[in-house]
Amino acid sequence: MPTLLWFRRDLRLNDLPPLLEAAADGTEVLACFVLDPRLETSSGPRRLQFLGDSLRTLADSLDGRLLITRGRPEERIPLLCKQINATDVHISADFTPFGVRRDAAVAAALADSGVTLQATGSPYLVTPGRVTKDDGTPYKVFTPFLARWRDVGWRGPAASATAKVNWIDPADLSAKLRVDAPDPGADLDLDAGEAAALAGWKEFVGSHLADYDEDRNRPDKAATSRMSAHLKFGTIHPRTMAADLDFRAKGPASYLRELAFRDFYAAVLDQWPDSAWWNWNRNFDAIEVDTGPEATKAFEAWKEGRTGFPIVDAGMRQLRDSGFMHNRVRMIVASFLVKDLHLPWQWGAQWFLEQLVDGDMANNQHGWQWCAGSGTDAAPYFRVFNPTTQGQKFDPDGEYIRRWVPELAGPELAGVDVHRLKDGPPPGYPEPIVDHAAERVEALRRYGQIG
DNA sequence: ATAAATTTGAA
DNA sequence: TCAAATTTA
Repeated sequence: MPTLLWFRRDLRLNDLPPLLEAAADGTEVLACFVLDPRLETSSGPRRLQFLGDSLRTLADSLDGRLLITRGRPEERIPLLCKQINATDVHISADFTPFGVRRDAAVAAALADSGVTLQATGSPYLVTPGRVTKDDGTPYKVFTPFLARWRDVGWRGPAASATAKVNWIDPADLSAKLRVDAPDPGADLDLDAGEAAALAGWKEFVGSHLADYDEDRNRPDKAATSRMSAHLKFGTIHPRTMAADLDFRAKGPASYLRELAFRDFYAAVLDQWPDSAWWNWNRNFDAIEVDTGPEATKAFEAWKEGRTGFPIVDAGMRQLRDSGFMHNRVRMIVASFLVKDLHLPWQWGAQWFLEQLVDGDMANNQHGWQWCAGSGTDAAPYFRVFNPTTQGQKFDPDGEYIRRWVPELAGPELAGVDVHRLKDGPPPGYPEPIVDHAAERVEALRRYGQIG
């Protein structure tokens, strides 16, 4: 009874125990990844590169016995089932609204075929929906969620891949079904694949975890784990990471809290799928946002890192030039878009999702809603980040700015001076596009109007 | 009740 | 050919 294993993302093989542990010896399994053509047009090149690289390493780990195919999953999967006479389809679980819709479409397409379909391999420590209050309702605030989340707990990582199944060689299938993993030729500052993820994690644990609580907000330091893209594409499992954390110490406890945030936002999206693109708090629908030609111009300056605010521009250029941005800087540039430029948070969220290699629907959208004040557990609306003092505080020597904004890397702007261009902008660097003090007042006025 | 890209389908 | 519907992040 052959099985079709559909990787919606590159989950670790040893995190697929439902299949690998329950399968009878010698079960024939075809591992496949269905590449939706539109995925290739709506993702930035670095995102696509990381996906392609991840797929190639997954294929390597399966000795090439991974079928990469193209088309709509609800069309491809039934076709593949016929090709190999599959009786079961296992899908790597996905809790995004898109994933849920896709599962339904595939299930509908398989309805009359007698093929069973099941989701497997939750990419979270605690699967969305499992952390609830005593009355069964979902948490809307992170801190109480965190306490209950710890109590629910999770199992350890699977010991090893029990590869007693026979992987079907895709070379035996029609050549028409096979395509290459995307390879747009983009430069990445992070290696894809399970081995690279694990090596990076061990390096972080050994060298930076102890200082994580203190240094995690410092974009000038290599103080964070850089696991976000690996978590997004499943090349590492949070269970593997959590097993290395001694929660009694400050650094590990602080890191675990971030993993809990990831689970929290996944649970929020699962509970309220519309919060991906609409205000979770619908009171915010009434807020006044700018959308005209002037707004488009400001949005372009923000995207290109030409706002005249050094920390904002450094972050936006890091994003565009590397596909990553330090989390503290994400908050600063988001606050700037929402509260200084008065643009809809969705504009920023979309740009992030497209450009970030780690762009994840739940984390990204709710992170933006947090900044906009419209989300669960949102930042108080009156908290308007001052981009200059944020920069001074978290990049005290200006090293981060000099790394990403070459116009500000000259010797005349030593150390912290790079945050306040008191002699005006150097050649090639723009004047500030807004007056922060004035826009802060304007933002408070708009927020005040919706009560 | 998003914005952008794409497909569908009515003229 | 163009507007409407669908799909996607």
